[in-house]
Amino acid sequence: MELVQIYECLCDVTRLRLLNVLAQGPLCVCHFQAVLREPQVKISKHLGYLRTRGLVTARREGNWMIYELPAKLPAELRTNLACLQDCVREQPVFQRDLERLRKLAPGLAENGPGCCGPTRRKRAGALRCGDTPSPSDRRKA
Amino acid sequence: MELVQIYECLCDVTRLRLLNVLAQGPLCVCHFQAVLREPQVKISKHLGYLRTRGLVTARREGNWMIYELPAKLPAELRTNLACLQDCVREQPVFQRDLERLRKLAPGLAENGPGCCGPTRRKRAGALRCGDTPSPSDRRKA
DNA sequence: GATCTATATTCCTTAAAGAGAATACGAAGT
DNA sequence: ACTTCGTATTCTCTTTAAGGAATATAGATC
Repeated sequence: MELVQIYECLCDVTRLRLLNVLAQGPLCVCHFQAVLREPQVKISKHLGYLRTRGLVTARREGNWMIYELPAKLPAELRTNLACLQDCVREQPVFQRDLERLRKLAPGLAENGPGCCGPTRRKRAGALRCGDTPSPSDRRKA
Repeated sequence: MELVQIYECLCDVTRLRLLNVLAQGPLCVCHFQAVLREPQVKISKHLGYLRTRGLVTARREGNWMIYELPAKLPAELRTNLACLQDCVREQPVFQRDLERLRKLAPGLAENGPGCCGPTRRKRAGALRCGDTPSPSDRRKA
């Protein structure tokens, strides 16, 4: 992986926020939506961008796509992500993201990174992500 | 300075090379040309890019423009430049630049960062940079 | 098999950046 | 004054990216 490509991935705020959150662990798209409070297209596109460049990996889990940092990071990427963490320590936007993530987190620990986790299927009323209103919900409002 | 802007500055190889060289000390444009072996427009434009974003400062010295890293760097920039240094340690392109810089360096130590240094004016035959042929030279060839 | 949910892709518009050729500018030197 | 030298700017072209709206797809549920 070229160094420049890493920096290209880092030169967009949304992607920085995604990576910052990802440093805490795997997550599904709709959780990213909830944490960053950005529209689905935006999240999805930027995750795709990161994915094609190898900064994140993705796997399917039911309806959900779980994104995470690759197990073994190339040295340069590792260094730069550490550097990012460092730089972001004082930046409100990024810290707010982490706070919102933490509020989501209790569920995550038990249920995994999926929107409601793999066990979710067994629970009634927990089928929808609910973090963002669907188009039909929006029409009702 | 926004973090993203730093990364925007870092997402071009030429600029990475410039910064890598600049980490060794101030330098004039024609020395950059010699070290990077890139055309003048390219060097000048990228230095301009870095300058408008505050990553480097410039001062005039006779005909020469001396570029250097600002005395007191913002924390994020400092961290990222250190990180860059680290990442680049094993990369041939960047190391070759530093070698070529070192070959130029003896003159630099005594004469300063200008193409032939401030004292140059007093020496005969040392008025031209000579690292890159001028258009008229090229016509002759 | 129709429907719903989470996510991806396509299409469009707009903006920015990179490269190179040519030209302009400012400071010396003659 | 004119030239020369080092450097910056302008112009043009091509590529890339970002955002949003709309639409497509894949898996799960009924």
